[in-house]
Amino acid sequence: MKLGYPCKNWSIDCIGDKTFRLKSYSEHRLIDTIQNNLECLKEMLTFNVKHHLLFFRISSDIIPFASHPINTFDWRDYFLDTFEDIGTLISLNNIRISMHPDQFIVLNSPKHDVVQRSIEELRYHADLLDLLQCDSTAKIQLHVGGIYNDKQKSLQRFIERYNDLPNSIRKRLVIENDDTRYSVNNCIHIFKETKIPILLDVFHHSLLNNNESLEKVLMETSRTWHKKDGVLMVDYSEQAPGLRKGSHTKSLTVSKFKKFLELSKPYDFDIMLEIKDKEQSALRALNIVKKDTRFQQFTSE
DNA sequence: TCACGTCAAGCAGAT
DNA sequence: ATCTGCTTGACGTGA
Repeated sequence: MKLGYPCKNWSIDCIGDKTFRLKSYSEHRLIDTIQNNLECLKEMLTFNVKHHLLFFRISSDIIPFASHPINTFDWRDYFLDTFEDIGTLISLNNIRISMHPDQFIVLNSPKHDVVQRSIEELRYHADLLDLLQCDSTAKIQLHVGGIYNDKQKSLQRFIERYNDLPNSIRKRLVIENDDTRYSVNNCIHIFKETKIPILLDVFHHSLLNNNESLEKVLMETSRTWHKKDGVLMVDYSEQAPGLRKGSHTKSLTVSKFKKFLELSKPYDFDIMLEIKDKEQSALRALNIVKKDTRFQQFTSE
């Protein structure tokens, strides 16, 4: 069991997902920004290793306009050494990596151009993880997509599109249950047709489910991850008090988190804490996870 | 220095 | 019809 937080660290004086407007695009600006982002990524990973936070989500913004036609710069080659350097840090410390392409990436859209752009963006994500020389346990997590007034057809479209993807993307892609459209059950249906691993978002599951217990979905989703995929990835968040349903909380509630660890006892997985204060909550959670036998097993390896 | 309109991209529920 | 959230505010013009 490893623990982590997504994309950003507020404790260190370094922003790893800087970007800029399309209007101010220049190759110089691009190189500067990527340089900064990669330096910050390394700093965040170093911080994480020091604090035993060995699961990290790399921001999709690390390479601005990565799949946009305006970007014809060969950043893959230009930053090859830096990628290798960070990759070494990742592999030496056995850091688990994930990425989460944003909401514009929709594989099951009926619009051809949306799908094409989505595939290009997924290609960028896969390339980046390849350049960092991450093994196949580093994953790209995606939601199933839209409903388009016909859920069955839309599920089917996802399956077909997934099966047509190049292997470089397929080996890293996993699907995540969301809070309004596709539940764990729907993801299982896709798994049966594609063998794509399912990342369990426990907060989303609490908002959209078919009355399955947490234990049941932990069991079902765990089984979709094979040795080459690593252990199940879990996204963990809590409802923000007072805000609308689905809003992520600012800070971890220790008692709720303890309860989750207790309920999930029979299963091993890596936890991504989607909590707004990032590493602060992750460090608090770590104090709890450290006492867990699943975590002990990992550190004694 | 700061306020605030806007930002590559999709979708659906809420208002 | 328009706004908001998503994983999340940051960019950048204008005063």
